[in-house]
Amino acid sequence: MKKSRTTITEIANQLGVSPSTVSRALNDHPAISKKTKKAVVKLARKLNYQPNLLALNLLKNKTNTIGVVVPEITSYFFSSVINGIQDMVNPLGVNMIISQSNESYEEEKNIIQTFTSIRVDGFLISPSSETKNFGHLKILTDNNIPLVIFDRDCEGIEVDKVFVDEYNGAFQAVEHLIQTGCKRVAHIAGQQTLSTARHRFKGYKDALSKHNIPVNEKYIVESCGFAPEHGIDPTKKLLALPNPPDAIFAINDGVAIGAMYVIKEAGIKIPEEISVIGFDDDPHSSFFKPSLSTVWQPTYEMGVLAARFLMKRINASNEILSFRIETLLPELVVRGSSR
Amino acid sequence: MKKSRTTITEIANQLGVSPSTVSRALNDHPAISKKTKKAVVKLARKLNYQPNLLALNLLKNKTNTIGVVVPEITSYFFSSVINGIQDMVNPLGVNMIISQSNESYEEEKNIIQTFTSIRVDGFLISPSSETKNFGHLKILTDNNIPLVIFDRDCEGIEVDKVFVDEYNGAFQAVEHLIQTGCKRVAHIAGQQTLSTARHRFKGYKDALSKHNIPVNEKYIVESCGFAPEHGIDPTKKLLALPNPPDAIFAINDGVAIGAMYVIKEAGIKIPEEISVIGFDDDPHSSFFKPSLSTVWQPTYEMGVLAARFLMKRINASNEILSFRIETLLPELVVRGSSR
DNA sequence: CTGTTAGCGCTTTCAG
DNA sequence: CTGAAAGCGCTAACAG
Repeated sequence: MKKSRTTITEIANQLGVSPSTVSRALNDHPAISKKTKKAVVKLARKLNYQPNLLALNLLKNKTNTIGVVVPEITSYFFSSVINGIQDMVNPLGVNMIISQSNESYEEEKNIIQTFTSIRVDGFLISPSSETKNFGHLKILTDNNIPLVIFDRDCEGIEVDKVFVDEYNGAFQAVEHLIQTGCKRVAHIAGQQTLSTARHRFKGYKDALSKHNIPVNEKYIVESCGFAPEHGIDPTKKLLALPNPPDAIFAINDGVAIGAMYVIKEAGIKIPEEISVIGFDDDPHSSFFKPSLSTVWQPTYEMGVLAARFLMKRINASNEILSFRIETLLPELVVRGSSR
Repeated sequence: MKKSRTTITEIANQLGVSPSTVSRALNDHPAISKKTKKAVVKLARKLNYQPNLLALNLLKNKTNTIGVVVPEITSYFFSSVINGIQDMVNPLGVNMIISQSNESYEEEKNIIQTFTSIRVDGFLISPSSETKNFGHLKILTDNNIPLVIFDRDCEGIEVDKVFVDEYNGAFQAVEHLIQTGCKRVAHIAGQQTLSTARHRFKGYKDALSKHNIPVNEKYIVESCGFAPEHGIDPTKKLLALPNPPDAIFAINDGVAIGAMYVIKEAGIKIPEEISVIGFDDDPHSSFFKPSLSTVWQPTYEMGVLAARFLMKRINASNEILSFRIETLLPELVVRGSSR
C-alpha cells in the first residue's frame, strides 16, 4: 500500500485555499499575504512536501539533468573527469546521468537515444574508440541539443570541445627521454582511431625528429587497450628485437605498468637499461618500484570546464554563441622509471 | 531558435486523426486499423518522433530511473559494482543516476533528497564512512521507496541487502599467512565505522585465535582511507616496532600497495621477511613486484544482484516481500607477496 | 476501429 | 491578494 506523496492540491484542500495560492506561497511569489504563506509553508513542512520535479520538468520542458557518456568508468582517468563534472554541476541543482559505451559504437548510439528520450538538457560526450561516424551526434546538434565533446575529438562536429594537449604531453615525455640519454625510444601506441592516441604518436615522432633521430618503425607497436595486460605483448615484442629499445613511451600508465612488469621479469634494469614513461598519472603509478614517470593530465579540470561550457550553452539556448575549443596543458612528472 | 520536438498531437493534426489514435498506433494497441497504423508510424519516423518520457513518467508516476549512491567512484571497487548495476538494469530500459557522497554524511543526505525529488523508482546505496545515523534512509522506507543497501551495512534498517562475506575473506587471508609460517601477523585496519572494516578485523582476530596466537594490540593500526598513501604511516609505525611483524594484512589493496612501498624502501624483502596481503584484487595488484596476494571480491556480481533485488522490489511495490540478505563469497588469491 | 474527455502535478495567465 | 482555467505530452476509460 503505497502512500502517495503529498501534492500541492492536498495542502490546498486541507487549508481551504486554491492550489495556485499554495504554489505562490511555496515559490516566494510577491502577491501573497504573509499569513497564508506562513500557514502553507508550515503545513508543507509538516506533510514533508516535496515538489514533483516530473511535473515541473514537463511544464518547463527542462530536466535539470545532463547526460554524460564515457567509454568506461573504471579507469582513473574518466572517473576523475566525472568528479569534476559532478562538482561543477551539483551546486547548480543539476544532476548528471552517466552511462558507459564500453568502447562500443552501438552502445553509444543507444545511450544517446535513451538520454534524448529522457530529455536531458544537454550532453557531455567522450566517444568510444569504435566511433568513426558521427551521425548520432549530428542529430543532437541538428535538434539544437547542447553538446560538449571532451578528451577525444570528433572531427567535423562543430560544438564546444575540451581537450588536453596530448601532442605537447607526448613531446615533453619523449624529449625528456632523449635528453636523459636514450637513443632508441620506442612507443607503445594506442588505437589510432582515437584522436588522443594519434596526437601522442605525432608528439613522439616530432620529438624524435627535432633531435634528429630517425623514426624507426620497428620501435612502434600498437596496444589494443589501456590496461596493464595490454602492455604485455607489445613490450615482449620490443624486447625481442635484435637491437631492443633503451626507452619506452607508453600510451598510458596502465600499459606502462604492464611494460615495466615484463621488463623487470626479464631481469632488465629500469631505468639503467630501459627508461619507461607513461601518461595519465594514475594514483598507483608513484608506488611502483621504480615509481613511474608519466605525464599528468588535468582530468578534474577538464570535467569542470566541459561542464561549465555545457551549462553555458544550456542557459543560452537561443543566443548564438561561437564554438569554443579549449586545450588544457599536461605536465611532465619525472620519477624513478626514467633518468 | 529551438525547434521543438515532434509531439503526438502534431502527428495527429498532420494526419487528420486524434492524438489517441496516434498513441494507439505507436503503442501496438490491438484496436487500430493496419492502414492508419502504417501511416502514423511512417510519419512518426519521418518527423523523428521520440516519445516524451517526461510526460509518460508524470502519468505513470514512475521514472524508470534508479538512484545509485556510492562513497566514491574513482576506486576500482565501486566502479566495477556500478558496471554490474548498469549491465543488469539497462536491458530493462532502466537508467541509473549516480552520485558520490565523498564519504560525507551531509552530502549523502542531500543526494538522497534530490533523488527523491526527481522521483527515482528506487535506491541503491552504499553509505559513507561518516554515516552513523540512518534517519535519511528511514524516510525512504517509511515512504515505501524501494531501497537496497550493498557492501556497507546499516544496522537497524530493514531492507534488502547484498554483502561480501568480509569476515570469511579476512579469515582466509590471515589463516593463509599463519599457515605459511608467519608468527607476527599485523593488521592495518580500516575505519571502524564501516561494517566491512569491522568484519575484516574480526576475521583477523578469529583466525589468530584459532591458531592460538594471542592478539597483540601493537600489531593493529588503523588507516584513515583506502589509497596507497594511507598505507604509508601505519606501515612505518609497524616497522618501527621493537619486534616488527612478519606479515601484514591490509584492509585493502590500496593500503597494501602503500605498505609494500614502505617495506621495499626500507630494504626489507617481501615475502621472505614480511608477507603482505590486501583485499579487493585491484587490477593493478598483480603487476607489482612482488605481485600482491589479496582477497578477490565479487564486485560486479554484487552490483548485478543488488540491482536485481531492487528491480524486484520496484516491480512488486504493493506486494509484501520479506527482506533478503545475500552474502557473496570472496576468494583468496595467493601471489608473490606471501609465501 | 476511432474520437472525446479527463487527468498525472504543477505554474501561469486572466479575472476578480 | 486569491481563485478559476488552461495547458505541458501523453494515456486510458468511455462512448460511439
